[in-house]
Amino acid sequence: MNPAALIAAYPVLAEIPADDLQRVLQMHAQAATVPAGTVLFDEGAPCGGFPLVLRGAVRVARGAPDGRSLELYRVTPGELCVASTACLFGQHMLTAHGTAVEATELVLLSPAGFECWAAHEAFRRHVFSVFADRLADLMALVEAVAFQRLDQRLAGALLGHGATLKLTHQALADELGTAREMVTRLLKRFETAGWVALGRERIQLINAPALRALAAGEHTTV
Amino acid sequence: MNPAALIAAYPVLAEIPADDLQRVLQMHAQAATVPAGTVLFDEGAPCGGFPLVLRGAVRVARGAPDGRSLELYRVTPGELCVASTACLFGQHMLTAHGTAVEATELVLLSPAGFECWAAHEAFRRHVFSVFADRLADLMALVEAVAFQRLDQRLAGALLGHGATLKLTHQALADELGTAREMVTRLLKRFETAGWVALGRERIQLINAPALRALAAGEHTTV
DNA sequence: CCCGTTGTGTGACCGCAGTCACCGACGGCC
DNA sequence: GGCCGTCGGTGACTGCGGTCACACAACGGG
Repeated sequence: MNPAALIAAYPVLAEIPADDLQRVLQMHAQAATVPAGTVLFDEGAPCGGFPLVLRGAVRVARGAPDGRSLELYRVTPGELCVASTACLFGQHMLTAHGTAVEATELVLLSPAGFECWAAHEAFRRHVFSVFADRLADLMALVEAVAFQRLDQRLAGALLGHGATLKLTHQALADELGTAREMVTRLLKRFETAGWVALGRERIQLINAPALRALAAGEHTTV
Repeated sequence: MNPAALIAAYPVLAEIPADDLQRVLQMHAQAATVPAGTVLFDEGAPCGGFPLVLRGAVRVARGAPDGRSLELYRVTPGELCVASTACLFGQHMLTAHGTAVEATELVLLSPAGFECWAAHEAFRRHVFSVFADRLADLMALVEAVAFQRLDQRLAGALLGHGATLKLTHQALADELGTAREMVTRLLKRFETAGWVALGRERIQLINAPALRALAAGEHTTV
C-alpha cells in the first residue's frame, strides 16, 4: 500500500512520522477497491475495522421494515465512516447499511492501527472533526424530517449536484425516505412552475434560486 | 476543584497521571453549578469549552421557527456534551440549545485542557465512545421521526422513567416535537385502553408491556 | 420487430397529525 | 372566598403524505 496515495486523500496523515505510517499500513491495514453498488456493511452485522475512503463515495442509509429507506449521510474521500467507527467503540450493533455509490477505493484499518494513529494529535483532531461534521449533519436531518415539508426537502436534495442530475425518482425517494409517487408529483409541480425540466432519469435545474428559496423555508405555494 | 469528585463521575480519568489531571484542572478548567432551567448554550452562540457533566442532566434540543421544539438527546453524568464539542472541532456554529433539567454540576474544559487529556488513550477512548453513543441515538431518532407513528414514539417516551412520571403534556410534546393536543389525545387513548392512569402533571404506567409492544412496532390499534 | 423491463404520470381514496377555538378543572395567592 | 394562570380535554376541520391501481412511454435484448 502506497503511503503517497493515502496522504493525497488524507493530508493530515503527512504529520504522522513515516515509520508509524508505514508500519500500520503494513501490519494493520487492508486495501480494497470495490465497484459501484457493493454493499460494504449491513444492519446488525459485525464490523471489521475502520474504513478510510480514498476515492469514490459510500452512501449510509437506514431502512424501514416496509422497504422504505432514508439516507443518513455520505462518506467522501478524506473521511472515515463514523457508523462503523461508532460500532467499534460503542457496544451497539451497526444500525445502518453502507453501499458504494460509485467505484470506491478504501483502506480498512484494524483497531490497533487506528489506536496507533490516534496517538498523534493531528490525526485525532481530524477524526474528531469528522465526527463533529456528521453529528451536525444528523441534527440537521432530524430537524428536516421533523419540521420541513416534503417539497422543501426535495428542493434541497436537488441542489448541489450540478445543473443536471441523472437519477431515477425512486432513488430520490429513497434518499428522502418517502414513496416514489410523491417525488414524481412534486417534480411535476416544479416543472409546471418552470423550475426544472424533466426527462427519463434526468432532471435539469432551470430556476435554482427558486428551489433554494423553497428549501430555505419560503412558504411559496408552488 | 477536587479530582476525587471528578473521578467518581468519570472513572476513566483515574488512568490519567495525577499530575496531568491536577495541572489541567487548575489551569484549564472551570467548575460551575447551575440550577434547573439554566440555559447553558443556545443556537448560533459561540462555544466556550468542553462541558463535562458531574451531576444532574442537560437536555439538548433543537427548535423549529414556529415555536415547536424537539429533544435530540440528554447529557448525563460521565458524558460530555457532544454538540459543544462538535462546534469546537468543526467550523460550524452551534445548531442546538442546551438547558439543565435539574440542578447540574459541570466542569468546563478549555481546548488546551481537552487536548492534554486526549493524549491519554483511556480518555480518548471514552470520548470516542460517547460520540459513538450519541451518533447511534441520533440515527435512531431520525428513523423514529421518519417512520414511526406518533403513538409509538409517545409510548417509547413514557418508558424508562420509572412507573410514575411527573411532567406536563406540553413537556412531552416538546420532547417529541409535536403539539400538546396530540399528546393529550393519545394519552387519553392509552388511558381508556387501561395502560396508564392520568392526573395533573402525573402519568402512572399500568401496563408497561403493552406500551413497550406498541413502541416496538406492534400494529395494535389502540 | 416484438416484447419484457424499467421508469414515469395520474386519479381516487384514506388516515394521521396539526390547527383553531373553545371550555372546564385544578391550584396558588391575595 | 374570589381571582387568575396553568394545565388538561375535546370537537371540527384541513392538508399533507402515503397507498393502490392503473396506463403509458422509453429502452434494450433476442
